Amino acid sequence: MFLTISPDAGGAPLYRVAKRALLQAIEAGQCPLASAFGISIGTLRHAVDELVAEHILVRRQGRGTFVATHNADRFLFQFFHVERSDGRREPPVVEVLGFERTRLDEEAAAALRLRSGEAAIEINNRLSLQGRPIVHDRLLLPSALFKGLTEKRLRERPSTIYHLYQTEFAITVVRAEERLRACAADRAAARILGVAPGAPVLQVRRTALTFNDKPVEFRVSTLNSAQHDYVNLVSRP
Amino acid sequence: MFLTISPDAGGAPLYRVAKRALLQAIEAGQCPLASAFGISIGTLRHAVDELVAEHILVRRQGRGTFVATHNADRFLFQFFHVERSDGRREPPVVEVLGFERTRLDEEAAAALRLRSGEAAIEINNRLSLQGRPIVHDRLLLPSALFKGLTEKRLRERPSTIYHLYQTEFAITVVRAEERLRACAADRAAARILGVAPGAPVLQVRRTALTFNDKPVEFRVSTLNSAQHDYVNLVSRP
DNA sequence: CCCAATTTGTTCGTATGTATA
DNA sequence: TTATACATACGAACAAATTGG
Repeated sequence: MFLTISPDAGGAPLYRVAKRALLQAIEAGQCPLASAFGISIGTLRHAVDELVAEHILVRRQGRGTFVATHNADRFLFQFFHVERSDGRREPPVVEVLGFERTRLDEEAAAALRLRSGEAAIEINNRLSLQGRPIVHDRLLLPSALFKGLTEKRLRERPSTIYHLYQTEFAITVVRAEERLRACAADRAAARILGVAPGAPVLQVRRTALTFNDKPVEFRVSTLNSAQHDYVNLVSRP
Repeated sequence: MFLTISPDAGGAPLYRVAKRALLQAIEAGQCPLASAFGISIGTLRHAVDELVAEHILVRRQGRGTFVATHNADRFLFQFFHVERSDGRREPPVVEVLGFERTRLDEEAAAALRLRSGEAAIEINNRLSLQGRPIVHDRLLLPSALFKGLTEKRLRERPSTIYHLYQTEFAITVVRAEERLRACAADRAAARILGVAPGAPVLQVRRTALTFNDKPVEFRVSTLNSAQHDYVNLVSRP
């Protein structure tokens, strides 16, 4: 793939123009980043540096620069924030409880910047740690972005859900906004998590974003925080 | 202040050695970063780049590079994660409820990497948003690090608490670990926040760290999340 | 096993523009 | 207006890791 960078586009510095071009190339499809543009290597490095800092690209010495893949490691360190209260981390065991076609409610539509009532896919998962159910996830995906997603493909995915988005639907989740609150477990959550109805549980509303801050997934996670915490490392290097 | 950087120290790249030297210079006391070390400008820039990315330094074009100060803005965007559910942010109004000398309990001692029973200062604050009490903070500070801190100095501080640490005790908070869980409001929290005892509230345990990951403060925040959320922007650029 | 090609990692340098005091 | 310091853009050279022959 070959691109040329115009020296200036709207007052933005050249390395940012290069960054945007890279993002568009990445969006269009995975491509090794060998091709030098019409700019200096140092300037290109600056652009790539920023994308690496944002975990969108990864560099491997001697191999090349690649679009970061959503493997289990990345999921764990970047997007999965549940940890045992004693500080140990482990990957969750995910169990698909439900897969159905539905329509967006008001809240999900607002988060996804779509109209209420649009076609969507609802997925319900249960996540277990140390063999015990800890999290209930309710995901809402715009049908328009996930054409051809079936329960079978979801169940048979070899890795994380975000890896499925990336490989099967060319959607790379690069950022998320999570909003947390405490509430009382309703009957459904109590049943799924095995807690008493009314017990305090942590609710996490996540809007997952791809390039250009486009929302692609809204999920509500309900967490039994009796033995586990939601962990946020503020300003980690 | 003049420092020289040895070309190699334990296999670390030069710009990381420079970064450590900068951190030590910063720890020792605020110093404008005009003096070039014995290294290339580009390498020094690389070191400073990383510290800027970690919000430890700030660069202002035409003025210089400075240690980031804990003003209200920085507090709001970096360390205060409570937001109205409609997405609006505002600085909290802080009210000192209590200031007393105490001893570290097991949990605080573990977080601060000190021995249980060590002398400490306990501060209780109430934070209000839109004139209504939303958060109760219980802070534990090792007395050894905050010699000379009095209730009067705390009450009369002109800015944030972290600004007080920084200016009066030469302690700059650069990172934090926050662990969240949902629990039922106890009698004290219910009274302070004006909620029913047993109502679900969000508990945030924060360990604040200075350079070299040294813990300097442990706090438990109890948040009434009926109208407010704890917000985490995952991988913001 | 060794060698060459490729790619990133690190270090060094120059030049010009821009914002601030 | 001048001096300072950061922002941007360019380029060269070598080291280190990986891959393929």
